[in-house]
Amino acid sequence: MIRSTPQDDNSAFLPGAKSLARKLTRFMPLTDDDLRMLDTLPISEERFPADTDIIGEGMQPRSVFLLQEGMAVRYRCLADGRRQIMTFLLPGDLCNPHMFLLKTMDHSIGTLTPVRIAALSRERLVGVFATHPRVSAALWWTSLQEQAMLHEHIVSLGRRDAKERIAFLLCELLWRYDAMGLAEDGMYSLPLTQTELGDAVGLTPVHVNRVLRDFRTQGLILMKHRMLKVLDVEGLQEVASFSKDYLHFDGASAEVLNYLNRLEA
Amino acid sequence: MIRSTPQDDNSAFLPGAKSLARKLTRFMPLTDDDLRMLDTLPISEERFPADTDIIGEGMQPRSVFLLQEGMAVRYRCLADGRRQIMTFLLPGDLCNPHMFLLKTMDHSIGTLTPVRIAALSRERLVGVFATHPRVSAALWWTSLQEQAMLHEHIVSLGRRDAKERIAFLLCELLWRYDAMGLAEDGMYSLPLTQTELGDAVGLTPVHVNRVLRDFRTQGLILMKHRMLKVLDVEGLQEVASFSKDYLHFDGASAEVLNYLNRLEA
DNA sequence: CGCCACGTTGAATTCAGTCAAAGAGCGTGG
DNA sequence: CCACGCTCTTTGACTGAATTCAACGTGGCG
Repeated sequence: MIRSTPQDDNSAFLPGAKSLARKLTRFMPLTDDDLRMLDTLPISEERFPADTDIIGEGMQPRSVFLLQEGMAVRYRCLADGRRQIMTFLLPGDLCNPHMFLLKTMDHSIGTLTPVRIAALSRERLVGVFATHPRVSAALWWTSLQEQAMLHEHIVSLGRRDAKERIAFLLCELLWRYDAMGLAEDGMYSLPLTQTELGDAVGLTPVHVNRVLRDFRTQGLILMKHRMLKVLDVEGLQEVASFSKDYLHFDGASAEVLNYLNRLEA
Repeated sequence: MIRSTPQDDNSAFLPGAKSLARKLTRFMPLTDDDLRMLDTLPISEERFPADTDIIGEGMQPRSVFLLQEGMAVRYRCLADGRRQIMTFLLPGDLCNPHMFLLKTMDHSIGTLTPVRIAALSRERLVGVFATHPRVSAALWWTSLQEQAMLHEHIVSLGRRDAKERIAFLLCELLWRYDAMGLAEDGMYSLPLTQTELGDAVGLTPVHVNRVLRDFRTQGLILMKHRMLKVLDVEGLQEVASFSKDYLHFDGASAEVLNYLNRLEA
């Protein structure tokens, strides 16, 4: 059965900091103490409707927050209206561990769907870095992962053609959702208009449409009710020469794990 | 007078961690103690010739290092030889504070010129984060700045045309060099072939050539001996709608400075 | 001096953009 | 329940920015 977003079944509803915990454990196992600490971070919950700015360019960065439910994007607009989406924010994504150091936001964060976020205590977050090296390492890992995604995005826009770009994005989202347990059998929520997709991959909505049609007629994907089903994962990955190595779901190096374990003892 | 890189006058030769200190003080003033600490970080110095990989994709990340002199790039190659440069590394750039968490590099770092780097002690660096909140904040700031540059790079490749992209890059480099005291009167070292420039802005060398010619005939720039002189900074910035806000050279927010000062006392 | 990589220019090609119009889906309100 | 209006999707024809291919300059270095 297919549902439209926001999902109101509990598969996407992760109270406390569970979505963050889920994400961090993709990098390394966390102790019960680590998990308890994570659960003390959220201090309030906020909801935003779809197509709203959570925070806009030029504003002063407010609290660090965690996306719990829904989909959001980092984006920037040029003076003449051209728009570019830099990042997709999915449940479990932190935003932004140390942004508060800056005077003003250099980009906006906006919702694509209704969204639920948890504001995190800045003090306790700083405390985590001091007292929980394992969580701290996992948080750093998330920022490395984000950096790697930005790198790949640059490669896509700079050197990949339209089909490769779109296939690549769809693959990235598939594996990110999968890592959070939010993709089932190649299917996940994709609540984007073709204009928004174009704003992410640097193409016009018209061209996005044509590429998606080709993918559909080739039996690679199926789109319905703002859900995407990847029918042929291998095939789609091949179009984009996609390899999920850059997402670093393979965990921390043994050396780092040993080091952190020694600190524990 | 014009010199080719690497510069062997001492304007670009900053022993110890001076280049890092110079960069960090663009964000906030550092105490003598902070500076002394920074100077204890380098444990060895290495040199690489031009067009060499400092570390390649797939390798295990080694030590954290600081670029002291010369120019390097982060880049990725696709299977068929297409190449995309993600980042330019200039003197004072740190590379990469927490990359060692990962099992393998997802991109390469290569030199464009002969380069001098300082390997930093991982332990002391971790120590800095624990004991020197002010340096720690400044280091975080550098990673935010890098993230902002990646964002702008994505905007360029996704939504700016050829002239805008190239003008934007030249402006960014101008202000980055300027911040390090390595640009004088709009002139700085640009030891790139047009192919390499194209690999950064996602264009072919032929098209890069044509755009540069236009800029030259418009009296915007002048290139000679691998140096670039921006004759009309305003004009070049206008072509790209460039604003240097995103580089965040305006320092930390008063709130953060207060907070750090209170920690000090 | 001569090599070789890099820069420069022109002509033909192509991928993606633009413009325009028609169709589908969905919520609202009569 | 259907009609309306809105936004998003889809398709076709034409345009255009950037690529490709190919040739010729040029400047630095052994």
